[in-house]
Amino acid sequence: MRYPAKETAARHQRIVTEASRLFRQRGFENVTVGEVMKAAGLTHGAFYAHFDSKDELQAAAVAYGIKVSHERIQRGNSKKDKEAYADRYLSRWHRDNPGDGCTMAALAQEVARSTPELKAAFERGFEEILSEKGGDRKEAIFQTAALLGGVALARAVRDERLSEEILESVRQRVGRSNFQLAPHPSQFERPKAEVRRD
Amino acid sequence: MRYPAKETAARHQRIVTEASRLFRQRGFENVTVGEVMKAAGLTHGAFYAHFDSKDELQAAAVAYGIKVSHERIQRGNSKKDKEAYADRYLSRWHRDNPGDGCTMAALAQEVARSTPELKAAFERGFEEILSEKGGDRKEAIFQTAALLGGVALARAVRDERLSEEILESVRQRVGRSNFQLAPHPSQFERPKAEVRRD
DNA sequence: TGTACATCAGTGAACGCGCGTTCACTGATGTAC
DNA sequence: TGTACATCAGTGAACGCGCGTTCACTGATGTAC
Repeated sequence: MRYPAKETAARHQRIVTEASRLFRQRGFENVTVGEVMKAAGLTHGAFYAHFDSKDELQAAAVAYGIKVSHERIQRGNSKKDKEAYADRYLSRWHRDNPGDGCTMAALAQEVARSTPELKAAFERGFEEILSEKGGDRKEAIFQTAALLGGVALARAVRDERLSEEILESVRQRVGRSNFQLAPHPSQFERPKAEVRRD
Repeated sequence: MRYPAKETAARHQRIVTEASRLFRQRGFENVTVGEVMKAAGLTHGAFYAHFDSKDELQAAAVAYGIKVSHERIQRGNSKKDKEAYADRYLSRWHRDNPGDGCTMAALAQEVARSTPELKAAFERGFEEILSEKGGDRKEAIFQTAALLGGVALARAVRDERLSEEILESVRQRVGRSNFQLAPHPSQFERPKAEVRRD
């Protein structure tokens, strides 16, 4: 049957939103088109009324995800307060919730191996964040790299103590003008982690 | 037929070596068991005489790869010269040759989504590098995160100029005691990149 | 305003391909006697 | 030292499953008249 244009657009956005979340959680390769559609409340066959291919969905999910995930981490935080941003980014909560976390921290390496189109989408999102951060551009790039690397490392390691040591080590050098040690309370902790740690 | 134990051990090592290289280049999911065996000069059926599963090969490849790839970047470099190490790590050559580059810069995010066994292998390799680096442990962790993040970002972006700007931005702040700007010649450039850029 | 009809986002079965894994078989090596 | 035989890393065909994608079909919406 034919559906109202408004509802269709809403569903299209839901597909992108859910894909973006699932891809961050499990990577492009480990999420099927069927799973994305189910998460969006549809059956897999309808997918091709919205996208030409899974590749195209990946690009849409990355373009959308980078911007939105950055805003979610930023939310409620003063734009100028880089220190607090780094503390949030390097929190245990962020480490354990990639689905709600930074897209670059979850998918940069997979994007690196993918198509030029996907890299272009990644790049646009990255540039947008840079211009939003303002200030010294090279400093912002460096900070992004250090934060991304810190969270990726903290997630890739099995031992909880080492994982926290990684977060702590990066926290101490980023967002504090690079010469000052830190007390950082990390008030940015929420319950119910989506990732099981052992 | 039965083969001499020595040759068998050599072939086993070749499987791990080739797997390690291929996984860095294209990720775990995009490399088939058959491709690995072909690269090692064998047919796919023999794989299960060496490993129980692809998962097991991944762990072996990561354990071997982290140590060896770090040594390759370090090679010919004074162990104390962190500045030169950072310059090498953040070179265009390293960005364009993941197969011969750092395992963590290529696979950390995929490991993060994988099994506890794989994380444990990653962790052992990481700890080994840390103890080899010596000096301030937290500083070494921070440096690893920043370098890894820098290369991952530089690879995930399409525009060559932006990619170099990323490498440059991280180079300026890492390995130089964090307060000094840098001329850095980056003498570590070699011909023939394995990755096509457009 | 009412009626006929084209549209097109849905559904769910089916297709085809690739991949991890299994299996029957081979035959040089290494060991038992 | 020679002979019989167990071993086991190889080969290559085959299996089974999952996934991206296609397709015939549906029926409420929106448009033409």
